[in-house]
Amino acid sequence: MTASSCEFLHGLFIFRLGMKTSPSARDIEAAQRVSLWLDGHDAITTAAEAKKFLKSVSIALRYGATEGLPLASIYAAVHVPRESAAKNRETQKEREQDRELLRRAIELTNGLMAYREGIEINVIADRLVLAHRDLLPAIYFLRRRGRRLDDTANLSAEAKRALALLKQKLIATAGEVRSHLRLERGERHDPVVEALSELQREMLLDRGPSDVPKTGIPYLSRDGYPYRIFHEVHRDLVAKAGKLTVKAAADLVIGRYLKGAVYASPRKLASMFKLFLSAEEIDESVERLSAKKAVKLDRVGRTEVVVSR
DNA sequence: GTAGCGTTAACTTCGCAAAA
DNA sequence: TTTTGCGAAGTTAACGCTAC
Repeated sequence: MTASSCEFLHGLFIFRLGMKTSPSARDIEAAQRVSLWLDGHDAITTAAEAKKFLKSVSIALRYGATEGLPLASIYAAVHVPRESAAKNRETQKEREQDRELLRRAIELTNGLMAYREGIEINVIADRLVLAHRDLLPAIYFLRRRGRRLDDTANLSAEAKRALALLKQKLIATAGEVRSHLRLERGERHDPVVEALSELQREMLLDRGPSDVPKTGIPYLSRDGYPYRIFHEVHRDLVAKAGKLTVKAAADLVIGRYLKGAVYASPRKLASMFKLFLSAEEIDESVERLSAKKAVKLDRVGRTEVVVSR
């Protein structure tokens, strides 16, 4: 499909959604998949295309898309699904192709992170996502809510120790943190991974781009993933966050997300953004966006949804 | 031979809320 | 009251290579 035919298709869907009658579930789901680049686009192959993709969807899963989670996915954007495809009937060649595409997705992701076009975060939908730099100050502001950077009262003991180490070293991998803090992995859980995830969730740590092995599993970097102090790496974005209000930040996040996703139920919005927005704040944001005619409330079948206009 | 590297998909179970 | 759908939480297997 060419770029122009894709834009035409997207425009057609948006036109249909603008009709007075409520959209059918099939129409609106198809519009969402096109808008999230899950359908109707050529596979992205270059850094420029990856940049355009992230700008257009604002938030993208680092890895595969999941049924029921209305988010774009970098892996899906580089990977046009095959027609055949029962997982257990894949050929060796198809498996190799898939691995190559995963490698390309990770390389493009690393490029976006290296140029700080996208920042990896783990505060949306319980998944690792890349947020576009335009959206990052709002997410940072809503997640931190003015807490001081030295306010570690709510952190676990392991996270406090890991943060202290990172402040000293400025950059470290999970393996380095493990050996410095002498925290052994348990059979069921890894205290270092948990502590680093906790710090990333608090937006105190940033995980940067890593090398992609030429052979083997692309996301298993030989040298580990580099963890850095968030506000040191992203000083400009943190400064921008300081100038926001809750209302402005919430409207930016909800508005930009819906522009990419076309629609979502309030319940889904609350579930995806629960780490930095309450259900009430989301409702209020939807009201404001609705008053500005940026979104409208509608129904798809029995479900109430917020639709981007 | 084994641990370490990082993450996902798939699955199960349970609970809750909305609609019929 | 029952049915249905959704979300949350937890578990497990899988992946390929390297260093010890």
